[in-house]
Amino acid sequence: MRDDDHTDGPDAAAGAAPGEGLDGASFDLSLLLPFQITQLSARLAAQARAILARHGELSLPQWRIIRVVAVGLSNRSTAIRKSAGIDKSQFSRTVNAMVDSGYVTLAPCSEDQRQFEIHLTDKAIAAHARLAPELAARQRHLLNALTPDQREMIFPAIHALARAAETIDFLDNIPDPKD
Amino acid sequence: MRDDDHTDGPDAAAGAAPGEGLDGASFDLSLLLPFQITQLSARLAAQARAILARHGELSLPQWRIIRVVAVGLSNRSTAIRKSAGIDKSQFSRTVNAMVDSGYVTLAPCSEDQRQFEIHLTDKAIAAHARLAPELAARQRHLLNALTPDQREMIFPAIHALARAAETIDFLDNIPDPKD
DNA sequence: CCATCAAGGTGGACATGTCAACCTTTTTCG
DNA sequence: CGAAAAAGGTTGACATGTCCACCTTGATGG
Repeated sequence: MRDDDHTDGPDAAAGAAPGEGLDGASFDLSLLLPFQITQLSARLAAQARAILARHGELSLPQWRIIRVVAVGLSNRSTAIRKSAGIDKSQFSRTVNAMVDSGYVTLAPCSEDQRQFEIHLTDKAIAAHARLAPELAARQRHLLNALTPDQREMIFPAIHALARAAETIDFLDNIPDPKD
Repeated sequence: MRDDDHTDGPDAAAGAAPGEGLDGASFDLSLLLPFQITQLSARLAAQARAILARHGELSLPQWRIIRVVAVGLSNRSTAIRKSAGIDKSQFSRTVNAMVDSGYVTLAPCSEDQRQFEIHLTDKAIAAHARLAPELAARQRHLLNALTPDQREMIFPAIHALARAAETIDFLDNIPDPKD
């Protein structure tokens, strides 16, 4: 504990039964969907970093970009950025770091002067060749941990949740008291 | 594009058919489980921040801690930290920030001098009272976006994936070439 | 009892992610 | 056409998350 503060009262306000908190009945954090997904996401990221670390210095965002390009979706900066689901800002810094470390080269984009083309160097192609099989094995490992039923509905469920996460319109019935 | 670099060759190495990338067939990012979950997690966090921002200055990690305490699970620092799933370091800084901004008070822990007790102030209790109903509505909104089948298997699936994300033992068959 | 080791908290350093301001290029539309 | 709006990239600032070294306290085993 930091060497100060800690004033007085515990159970100061709100007449809640001791041991039950402010919510009526017992509360189970494991039923909080966003919380569980956040925790899962963090674990998956740690697992991915562990795999990347076995083969080199690629960071997770760097790998995500290399993967999109390697897969041949596009060489246009914006298309790559959107496929990788990375913020403009982070994308700019990550790509330029990869140029400096020799993973990619850039070329002007003829059709749109604002964008540029990204091309993998041999170094990136070699890294992709080493990493892709391991990450594919991991994907199989993860899907194997699910029952067939779960495998079948996991992607639709993720997609449905992603759409539901886009708005806060459901609060229109519960307006902000400050308004 | 940064005003330098961009050397020569596109399709430099690896005999891949143009337009298909280094993987044989067409590759679908939407089937990459960790990627989809990471994207979903980011959207959920953004949604949560939008809700928190309607009612005050609480950050997402601050809210996670307050929620654990409000729910009455424990007042002991370590128990709270582990329930909230937050790193030691971040927990320390977040709690001390909440002390400074008057959301919690600390008290020495008699049974274990290394830990401390965390108690909510009226300010935190009021914030919890305002936010908890909205976040509960959001939870319902998210679950409503799922079919009954999906609702039933989403938590077990998350749990199974979380366990599968704990190891990289599945790579034992594909040892690191550098070893 | 004492020596060790584990557990807990703090702080520094850094990686990752988000937001906003800004400038350039492209697109839209009057 | 030309002005305004939109899209794209860069940068700074900051929030969040992770890792590590360190110190103190507690638990373990001789």
